[in-house]
Parts: sequence; structure tokens; C-alpha cells
Amino acid sequence: MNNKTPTKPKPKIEEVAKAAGVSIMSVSRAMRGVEGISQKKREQILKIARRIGYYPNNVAVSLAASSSNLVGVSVPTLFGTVFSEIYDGMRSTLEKSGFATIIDVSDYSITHEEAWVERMISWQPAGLVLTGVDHSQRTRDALRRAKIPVLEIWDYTEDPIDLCVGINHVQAGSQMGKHLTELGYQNPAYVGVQSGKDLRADRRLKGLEFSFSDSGKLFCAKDREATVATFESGFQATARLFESGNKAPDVICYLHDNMAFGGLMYCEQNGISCPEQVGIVGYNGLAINEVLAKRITTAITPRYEMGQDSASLLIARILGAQTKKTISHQVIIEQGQTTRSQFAR
Amino acid sequence: MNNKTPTKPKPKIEEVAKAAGVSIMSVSRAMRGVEGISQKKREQILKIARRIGYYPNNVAVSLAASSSNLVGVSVPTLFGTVFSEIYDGMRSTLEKSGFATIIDVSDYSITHEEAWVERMISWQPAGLVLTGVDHSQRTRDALRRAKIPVLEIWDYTEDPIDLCVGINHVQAGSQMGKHLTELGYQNPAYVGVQSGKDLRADRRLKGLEFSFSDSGKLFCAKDREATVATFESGFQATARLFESGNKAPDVICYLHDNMAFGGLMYCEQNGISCPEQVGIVGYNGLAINEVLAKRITTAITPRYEMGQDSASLLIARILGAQTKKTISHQVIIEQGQTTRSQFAR
DNA sequence: ATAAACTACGTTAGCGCTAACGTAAATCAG
DNA sequence: CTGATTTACGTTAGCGCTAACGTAGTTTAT
Repeated sequence: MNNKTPTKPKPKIEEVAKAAGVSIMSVSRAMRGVEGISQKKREQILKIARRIGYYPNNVAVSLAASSSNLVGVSVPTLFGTVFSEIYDGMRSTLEKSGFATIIDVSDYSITHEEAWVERMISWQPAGLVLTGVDHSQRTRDALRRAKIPVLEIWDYTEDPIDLCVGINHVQAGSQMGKHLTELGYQNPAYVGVQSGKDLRADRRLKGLEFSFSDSGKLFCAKDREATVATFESGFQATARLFESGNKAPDVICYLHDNMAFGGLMYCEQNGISCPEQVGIVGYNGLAINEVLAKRITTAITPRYEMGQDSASLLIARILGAQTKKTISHQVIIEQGQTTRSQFAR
Repeated sequence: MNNKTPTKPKPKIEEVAKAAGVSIMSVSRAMRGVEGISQKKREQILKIARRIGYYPNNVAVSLAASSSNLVGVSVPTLFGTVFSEIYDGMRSTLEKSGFATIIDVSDYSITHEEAWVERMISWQPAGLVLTGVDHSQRTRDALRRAKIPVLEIWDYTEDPIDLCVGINHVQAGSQMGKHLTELGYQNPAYVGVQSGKDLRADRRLKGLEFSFSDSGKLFCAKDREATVATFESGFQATARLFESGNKAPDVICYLHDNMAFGGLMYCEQNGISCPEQVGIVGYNGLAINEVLAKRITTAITPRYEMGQDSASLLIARILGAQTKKTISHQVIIEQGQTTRSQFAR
């Protein structure tokens, strides 16, 4: 701000105390809503504080109380709405309990996450939320030492660092694979991003492979050149798949619905009929699917709910309540019009 | 975290000082990279700090220095990628300069923003970023008193609270309107969200109306029932428009590309040919447009760049440099295949 | 050689608030 | 009515760090 007008400094607790004719401790108690002060005085003090324009200095509060009302949240990306929705569910719940969130976007890098966790711990956060269950040993050690409530979200493990709310992605992939083999698909292909980039996607692929190999089928092709999962990378990967000269797959499983939509667009624009010539399968149940004439077969993930659940669990832990350590969410397979609807051959 | 194993408390600056045989002030200087210590001692101290696992307590640092390395960012929503991309541009730049960001999602509510600003100021942030140029008087007063660098983003004004990086949305709307009247459109309709919900969208509509009224044409219909701008709300609004029995428009301007895509899907699924029977126009140049056979006519907004620009400007201001106060970005009209390509009639 | 000017530290006094403990007054039991 | 609790405050001592200043030791100017 420009300092043209010499404004008076921000009021401190002492100023309120003087104006109200009480000790600063009474103001402190009134502001925090804790016990140890009469209802009458509390109201008087709050009124005066509002008039003066006093807000407690959170930094000083956190230092004195040696814990803050901040919750750190690390997500791999904010593109593509998946983590936006999870985050939104969390934030809406956390906000109601007076917690503010500090976001990190790790870009799927475990070392980035590690550096962030170390910086974040210095803020004495009330809790931390990390995406996935894969973290560096250094991150685990730092979290253990700091004794901060930690919640792992999106992926699932029975043995979390502390708390976990997620989906078993191997199982989700395998459910979808089972659905597809039951429809008689024989020659699946996969379109995703580079191996190791999105570990949940890797697990879903593993699940898909399990199901297909159960009935003796292997993936005939995998395109994992993309570094990001977008409409366009799905389009381009599909182009590579069909222009490679290899035998065409009868179904393509995509990392998620948006990539799948890109693939669907490639097919439509190149005379490849779906689902007759090739089936197209997505993941997540993203918003675009709601308006398509030909809805993409997908597995719906309850993202907003997972966010809410995780926030509730984390808050309970922060407040010291006894809680379950994990919540497992299920996906719902939704048969669309981009895969054949009955057993074929 | 569970407290099964009694871990030793987090090391403080004093512990490092003792281990290094220096005063805590030397450790402080070494950690912050400021002057007043020899290169040799600095390296020794940093080495010992790393070995001990010491990280400065940010809360204490901020209290003592009476300013933090936090930047608060308020966006109306994280859905729909627009603000995700702006935010991502900002965050990547801010992070390089050692700033962490605290996000607020205001859900387009100025009173929500007001409450957040007041809470946020209590964190002694190094700076704040607000979306748009419309804020309550209380917010303005609070910001003025706190003397915190403030940047308004996305919308544009010559007279910002402090700094502004944005687009003149009236002008953007009017550019598009001019483009459409030049194509000979006579009966425009508008599909957006409730008036007052998204103020930038309201301004674009105003710009559209200016251009059309310049050639004597009025909007024949407006559907502003939606509360959120999504694929689906675009689909449904378009359904209402065509099922109302009123005279059909020859072009529909949507709040943004995703809503427009929803509308396009309604048309395709209901035998309304585009662009022959009706033109469809979006805004922003969103990712989906890249893969469509029939690309939506749109105005491309440089979102990531605006995020970067605003972060750079804000950092400069925080560091006390002399800077320009505003940066105005331009939209680029992109003629797609959802509007007729030449003058008609 | 001597004063002036630096450099490299250390010491002191908080930053604005709360935890923990004190103390007086009010309430209660019997 | 007396002692035991409870309630409603106030006082003291920090939370972990840095700004500001102080003081030796070292370099530079003349």
C-alpha cells in the first residue's frame, strides 16, 4: 500500500484492554471464546474490540500457543478439477472449524513434496494433508519428529503415516478390467502419462492388467509418452496409437475422462467408430461426461465427499478425539455408450 | 501423529548456537543469509544446522520481524481451470522468491472476501492478491490500515487499491460483439449465471450489448438462471432457450467455453445445426477447445501469464522497488467453426 | 603511527500474545 | 455462620526469534 496518509498502527490487545478497563488476559479470553470470563464482560469486550477494529495477531497467537490454525495441503496439480474438487471439500469443512489452508502444488514430485513439508513444519501447522501414500523417508521422519497430525488422501493404505482417506486404485482398475472382459474385450490398449509420474494411475493400470491377464489377455499397446493428462494429450496419444501401424485395439483405457474425451475426438475426426470399432474408457466421472451424447464409460470417484471426510477426520484428530485411522471409498463403474453394452463374440 | 515413541523436541536456534560455539545471533544471520557474518562461519553453521535437523520456526521469525513470507490469494472458485491457471502462474513465481501462498475460495461473495481479508491480515502477510476490482468499503479500509501490498487480478482498473494486473472485460466483450456484428449476426442471446454473481462476466455482457446496440440490435434473450458456469448448466440453459417458444436467436454468447460446449452438445443432440442455424460463442480459450472438430469461437485470455506478471509485480512492491501500478492484458478473438465465417445477408 | 572506518561478532530488549499460576470475591454445604 | 469450592479475574514468565545497538579486532587513510 502507498503510505500517503499516515495511518495509526494496528491496535493491539493492550489497547482494547485499556478501553475496556480490564486486563489484557480478559481480552485474550474474550477473543478466543474460552472459559474464565463472565458473559457480560465478554460481550462488552467484543463490542469494544469491534469498534476499535482489533484483530488478534495470528502470528503472536500461534507463537504463544505453540500451534497454529493452519492446515497444509499438498496436491500434485490443480488442473483438471480432480484435486480442485477434493480440495474444495476439505476447505469448506476446515473453514467451518476456523482452519486456514496453505496449498502446495507438488507437480507429482516426491522431492518437491519433501522440501515443502520441511518448510511447512516451520509454520507449526495444526495438521498436514498429503496426496497419495508414497513419500520419501525424509518426509516420513520429519513428520514423525514434528508430531503433527497427517492425513494421506486419494490413494489408500491400511498402514498410513497417521490417517488415510482414499481409494484402492489397484482394485478400482481391476473392477473396470473385470467389467471390460465381461463385455468380451480382447485387445486392450492403455493411454496415460509417463510411468512413475502419476502413481495412482500406475496402480489402476496394474489392476486393469490383473483382470485382463486373469482371462489370458495382455495389453496390446500402451502409450505413455504424455507428461500431463489433458484433452489434448489424450487426442495426440490416440493418434500415435492408430498411426503406429500396429494391430488396432478393441478397447482403449485412458488415465481419466478428459484424456478419453480427447481420444474420442480423435476417433470421431478420423472415421473410427466408437464403440463399434473401438471402445473408450475413462476414469473419475468428470463434469464433461454429463453433457455428452455418447457418455464415456467410466468409474466415478467421490471426490468432494473424500475431501469432506478427510477434513472431518483430521479435525477430530487435531482436537484429540479417538478416531478410526482410515476410510476407504469405492468407485462406481458407470457403463456409458463408448463401450459395447453386451457380451460380444 | 501417534506419540508412541517419545521423540526429542524440535531443535531451536540455541541448540545450533551451542553446537557451533557461536551466539544465536550468528546462527540467525547464517540461516537468513544476511550480512554480518564471515563466509567461513556461515558455512560451518549451516552444516551443523543441517546435521541437527534445525529449521527456523517461521512463526517466531514472523513475529520478531513483524512480517511473514506468506501471500494470501483470494479466488472466486477453483473449478473450471481459469483461476487454477492464474493461481498456478502466481504460485510458481512466488515460490521461487520464497513466498508461500494461503488460498481463499470466495465463491464470488464479496462479504466472504471481506471476512477472509480481515482474518488474513492477522497473519501479517507480505502481500495479498484479490480477484477483481470490486471489494467492500470495509475491505478497502482494512487493507489501507494494514499497509499491505495488494494486487487486484483478472479484472482491470486504472485506479487500483495498490496494484492491478488484468483484462478490461467490457472491452473484451465489446471486441467480441464487434466481431459478431461484422459477421452479420442480428439476434444475439446470452447464456451466463445470475447477475451480480460473476462481475467480470457481467461486464463482458455489457460490452457485447454496446457493440450490438451500436448497429441497432438488442439481445433477444438472456438466460441467467444458472448459479455456476459448467458444461451442464450451459446445456440446460440452452435447452430452456430453445424450448421457451420465443423466436430463436441466430447466435448465443456464453459465459465461457465450457458452458458453450454444453450448449453445443444440446444443439447437436436436438437437431439444431451449428453454425447454420445458430452460432455459438464462448470465452477464455479453454483446454477442451483444442480437441474439438468444430472449435468454438472464443476470446483467448492469457491466464498463466497474468498469474506470473502479477506475482512479479507484487514481489517487486514487497521488496520496495518502484513499479508501475497496473498491467493491462488483451484478449485474442479466435474465430472457430461455431460461427459463420463470412458476412451474411 | 594514529585516527577513521569498517567488519564480525555478541548483548539487550522486545515482537503480541497465552499458559500457568495466583488471589479475591461469590457461591455452596452442613 | 464457617470452611470448602467454584468463578472471575489479574500477574508473571515466557513462546523462538530478530532489530538495534554495542564492542572488540582489523583494515585503511594520511
